[in-house]
Amino acid sequence: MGKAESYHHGNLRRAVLDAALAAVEESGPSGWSLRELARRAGVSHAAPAHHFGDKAGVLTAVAAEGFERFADALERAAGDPYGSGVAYVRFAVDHRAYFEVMFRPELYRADDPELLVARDRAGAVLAASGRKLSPGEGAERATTIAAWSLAHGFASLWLNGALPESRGEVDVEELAREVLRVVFGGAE
Amino acid sequence: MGKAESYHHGNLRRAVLDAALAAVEESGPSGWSLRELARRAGVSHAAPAHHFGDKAGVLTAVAAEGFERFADALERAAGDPYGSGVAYVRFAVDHRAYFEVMFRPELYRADDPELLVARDRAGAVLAASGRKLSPGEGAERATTIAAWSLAHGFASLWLNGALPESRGEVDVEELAREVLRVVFGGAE
DNA sequence: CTCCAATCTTGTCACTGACAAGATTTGCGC
DNA sequence: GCGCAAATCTTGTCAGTGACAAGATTGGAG
Repeated sequence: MGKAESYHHGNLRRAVLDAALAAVEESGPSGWSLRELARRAGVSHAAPAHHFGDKAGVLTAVAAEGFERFADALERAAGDPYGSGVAYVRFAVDHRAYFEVMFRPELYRADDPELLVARDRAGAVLAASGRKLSPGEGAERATTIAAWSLAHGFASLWLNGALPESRGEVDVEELAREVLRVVFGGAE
Repeated sequence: MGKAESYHHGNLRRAVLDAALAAVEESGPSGWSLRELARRAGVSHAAPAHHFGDKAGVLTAVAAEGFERFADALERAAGDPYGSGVAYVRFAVDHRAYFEVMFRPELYRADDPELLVARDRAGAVLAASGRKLSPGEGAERATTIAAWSLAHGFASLWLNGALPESRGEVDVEELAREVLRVVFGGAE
């Protein structure tokens, strides 16, 4: 209170972003309205537009922030290609809202500069991991894509409930490790 | 003409489905309205509701039809696990609209009986391919999930433009084969 | 203290999904 | 052929939405 009835919110941008993340988590990237975010943040229906322009603007900000955290997570696991795969899946599951927006470019402005920086940073880490994983020269590109596809596919299938295992009591990370091991040898 | 001004459309259900597929292809599973489909089909704004109930009903029908065609495509390639992976990617690229709806259960009624039949049929073919691919016993489950994840991830990344290659003149199928080969040995 | 710019509100418009009620047509029993 | 029930499509309506315009409030630089 005290702040509760002030005209200016104080940190509306963050409040809207957090509301958006919660909404995406609950009902997907399209299951909510800008006006609902405004209500959650306790402001008028047009307030969010000032900070983000429109709905795509909100999702652009979500995607940009997501790619930054994603790049951070991947960098933390860099050096160990195997661990990078696990980190990829971990991020998708732990930050589902970010992940579900990031890889759906039709929802946001894919040419946003800030977003591009973070996205390329994540891409660079992935490429480095792929290089370490590659059995021989010349196969680096294919190996990188394969590792990326494997992690991305597993995460996607898990998130959308396509894997029967995601309905049970199986631990995601354990299953992810098992799947990665089956493909990329016994690399620890 | 002749039929052009009749009160009854004649085959509205199919017309709406085709309009939906075209709309998904153009602007994603959320980039269109029911009323737009009605306009494309040349009927009143409430006509589609009679056949599908609501928007989720339309997408349920799209997903069900998609899983049927998907299962057909996979069955055609069954026997050859390697070819199954290629068929998976081929289907995603050639029938992008179906694919983009099928693996987004929050868009439709995932408990639709007709849909479940087709989905399980596709799942059975995938499981069979996984079994043939498995190096040893006990790893069947992980191998199946790995192969599925690889194909699904590659298709998803390709479709949403995350792979730099999807911007150039690279042939999808060729790249998919290369990626599959790098993972599952030289299996022809 | 003043005034400017950032922030937020109010008001509005066309569009949408969903539903209700009515009009038209088809086809089936006979 | 005939009548009638059911299927098909239309018209009308309502709250909710995204986007925009114009105005109110506030904090802060000078």
